[in-house]
Parts: sequence; structure tokens; C-alpha cells
Amino acid sequence: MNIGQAAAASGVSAKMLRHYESIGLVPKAGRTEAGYRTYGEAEVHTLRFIKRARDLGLPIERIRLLVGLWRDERRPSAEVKRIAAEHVAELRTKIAELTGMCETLEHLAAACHGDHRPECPILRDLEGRNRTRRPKPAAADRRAADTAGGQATR
Amino acid sequence: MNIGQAAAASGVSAKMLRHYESIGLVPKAGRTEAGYRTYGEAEVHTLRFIKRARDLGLPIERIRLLVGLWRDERRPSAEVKRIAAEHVAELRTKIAELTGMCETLEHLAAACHGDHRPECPILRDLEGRNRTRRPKPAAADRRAADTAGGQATR
DNA sequence: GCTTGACCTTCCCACAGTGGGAAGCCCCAT
DNA sequence: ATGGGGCTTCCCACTGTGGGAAGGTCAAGC
Repeated sequence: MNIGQAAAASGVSAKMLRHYESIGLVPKAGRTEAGYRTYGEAEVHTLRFIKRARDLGLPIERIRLLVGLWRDERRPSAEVKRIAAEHVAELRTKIAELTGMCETLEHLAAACHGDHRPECPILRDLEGRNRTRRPKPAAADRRAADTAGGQATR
Repeated sequence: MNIGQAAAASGVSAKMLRHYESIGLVPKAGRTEAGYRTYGEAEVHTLRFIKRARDLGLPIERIRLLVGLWRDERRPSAEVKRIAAEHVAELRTKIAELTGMCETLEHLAAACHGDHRPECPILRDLEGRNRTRRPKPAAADRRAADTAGGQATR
């Protein structure tokens, strides 16, 4: 198989395939005399593994670990489970974050009449006037916001 | 105010502030004779608007539109609402996607005994043997799939 | 054989957003 | 005047994926 066929067989694009090789996620493919990469069933098998892991949102570095464990006949399943659990935790965090954003925005949009008039609760909220709510749970970083209230003309 | 103070007052980092200026999201700041950027209340106000919009996950280009509408005293609120609705739709799509991944992975992890033995349903699934389930919703279309909440018993 | 078109090669660029850091100038307090 | 911290610009990194150019190759049609 050449790279195009391997790509079609695995679901990983040829472009990504070369990329994965370049970062060492998959070993360097063999080459024909003309320089074309060649792939066999084993390589495609690995690529499919990677593809599925990517479909689950696993980042490359974690996939690298998983592939290593996968190849290791004596791996402890606890290792695999730990990696999966870490990813689940991150997914949950992300989901919660997005859900919060989504709810806030839905709320604001629901309050907006959405017609030709300029009055708009969404803009009002973003502006800071009339903040309807907005708990803003994650990633606290706002510091010294009050200095704006003063002059600070230096 | 110099850039550091404006950053502290707005919650936008100085680095990002320069970046926003460079991409034209905010107008070029005034400069002192020495070349330092100067900011006033109005600029900080705008920056806070941008910060809040970013906190809601809005991408820069959409924020650009919102800022334009915000400045436009005669904007139709429908425009603002439309932009918000688009973003909500994208958030929902993303949430559904992540939720699917999360459920699959939780499922697999739950089936993994997680001890010293190499047997592992997670790897088995990724490998393609013994696919427990995995509907693979593929492309982003199913809105509000999160509310459906597929239970474990599929 | 020779042309043609599809495919391969490498290499660079782009995206979104944010941070890190270097080299060099500026400001203020000591 | 000196030192430390803030400012300036510029480049690089990250995550993953794609686009595209310039050039070599393979296979099929004539």
C-alpha cells in the first residue's frame, strides 16, 4: 500500500500520516526505490487505533502512551485506565465550561427581543452594565479591576 | 494608563492587548513620546467588553462584529441575537461531541478492571476488536444531543 | 515510445489564541 | 547614576489539520 491507500484504509489523511511519522507517533514507513512510503496491514492497524483514539478526543501525547501500552503485552490495565480517566476528567471540565457559556448566552439571547431596535440585553451584559447574572466559576484571573474606577492618570 | 495598567484594569493580558491591536480588533492605542501605549477609560471599557465576550467563548471574528454593533447606536438587536444564536449552536454542537466522547470513554473505563493484568477493554475497543458500542455521530449536526442523554444501557 | 493525469515527495504557510522569552529602551526611586 | 521593573518589537511554541507549490513517479491510453 502506498500512503493514499493506507490513508483510505485507516481513515487518517495522508497529510496527517506523514505528520504522525514526523513526530514519531508511528515508526518511519518503509520506502520503495522511488521514495514512496509503503504500508502493510500492521501499519494500517496501528493507524486505525490512532484514528479511533483521536475520535475520542485523546491528544497525541496520550495516544503515544496508549500505543506504547497497546504494544506492551505485559501492560497493567490500570495504566490504560488511568490515562482514560485523566482524559475523561478533562472532557468533563471542558464540557462544564462550555455548558456554562452556553447557558449564559442562551439566557441573554432569550432576553433579547431581536428586532430592529438597538436595545439589547446581550450587549448590555457584555458591556458590564446590568449584569443579569454570570457566576463565572472557572479560571479566576481578574485582578485589580477597580483601578479603572479611579483616575490612574499617572 | 500604560499597557500594564490597562491590562490589569480590563483583565486582558498586555500580550493579548498588543495582539488585539495588531489584528485590528481594537484601534491603535495612542503613544507617549517614548513610544509607550496609552489607554483611557474608553479603551478599558472596550477591552472589558472583549474580555467578557471571550469568556463566553466567542471567537475573535464574532467579537469584532459585536463590537461594531455595540458602537452602532442604531444597530438592530436582531443582529446581535443572531450572532449569539450562532455561537450557542456551535457550543451545543461542541458539547454534544465532547459528551459523546466522554460517555464512550467512561463506559470503556468502567469495564476495565484496572489492575496489573494486561487485559483491557479500552485497548480492545481502540484496536477495533470487540467494539462494545460507539455510534460515532460523526459530523456536527445533532443539536441538543446532550439533553437526550443516552443512558448506559444501549 | 510518449503523453497525460493521478499520485507521490518535501517544504512552507495558515488557522485561533495564548504564552514565553530575548534584546533593547524608558521611567522612577533611591 | 544606578538598579529594577515596565515598556517596545520580534520570533517561537503549542494543537492538529489543511492548502498549496515545485518537482518526481507510476500506470494507462494512443
